Amino acid sequence: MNDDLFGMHTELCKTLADKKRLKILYLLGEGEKSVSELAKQTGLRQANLSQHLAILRQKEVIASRKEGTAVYYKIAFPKMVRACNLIREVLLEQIQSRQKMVRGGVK
Amino acid sequence: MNDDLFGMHTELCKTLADKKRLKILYLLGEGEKSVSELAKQTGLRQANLSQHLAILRQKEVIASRKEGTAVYYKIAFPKMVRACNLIREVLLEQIQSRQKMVRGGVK
DNA sequence: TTTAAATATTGGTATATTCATATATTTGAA
DNA sequence: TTCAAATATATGAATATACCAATATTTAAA
Repeated sequence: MNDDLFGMHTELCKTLADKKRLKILYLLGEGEKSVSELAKQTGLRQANLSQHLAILRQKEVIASRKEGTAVYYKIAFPKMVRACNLIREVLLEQIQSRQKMVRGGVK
Repeated sequence: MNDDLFGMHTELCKTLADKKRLKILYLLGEGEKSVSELAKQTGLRQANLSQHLAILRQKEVIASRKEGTAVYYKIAFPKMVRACNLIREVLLEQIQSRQKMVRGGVK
């Protein structure tokens, strides 16, 4: 649908822009896990989890491997987790700077 | 609305998950710019640009400064641009790995 | 071969997001 | 003061996204 880099970049960002998918990403950051492990750890309904995994898989954020009746997922590009961590650091910086504003009585 | 870290993290990610906002972010990565400069460089309609700037400002991704009738915007936390760059690097890795798959005739 | 377990997909609905048009606000100049 | 320029905001319509319930698929075991 989008063959320009900016469009693809946006699509990749959209993949991260969901609370449940972020959670899944961080869980897989701990290592490869099966869908049922993820189901337990996220508390998501089976179908919903599968839907989010499909989105992450389509955007090649995660990769799957089948073993018997189970499917194992893992992070496809570790750099993606690092990007998420950077964003989280920004969040923490924002929170810190807000606290400073309050303590310092700025504006 | 969201006071949990994961929720705030998601909200911050959502801010990046739009083509026009990403473009704005990268333009501001070059340095502080006025709204009219951004209007020229993005080609967006005035109102729409203002809407996107408002979203970026509310999420504290950019910061504004008023000078006469003009408003100047700049990146609030440079780390955010670095995060975007990492995501872009992932995108490039994905494209590369797809090319290898084709050349190598893998699956 | 059926059956059950694990996972994926489909279709419909509810919610969220984006964009445009129109209007409001602010500020400097005439 | 009025006026015009620059920017922001409100409202509604179109589109996209997420979720659920139901169903399909795959695989191993009975």
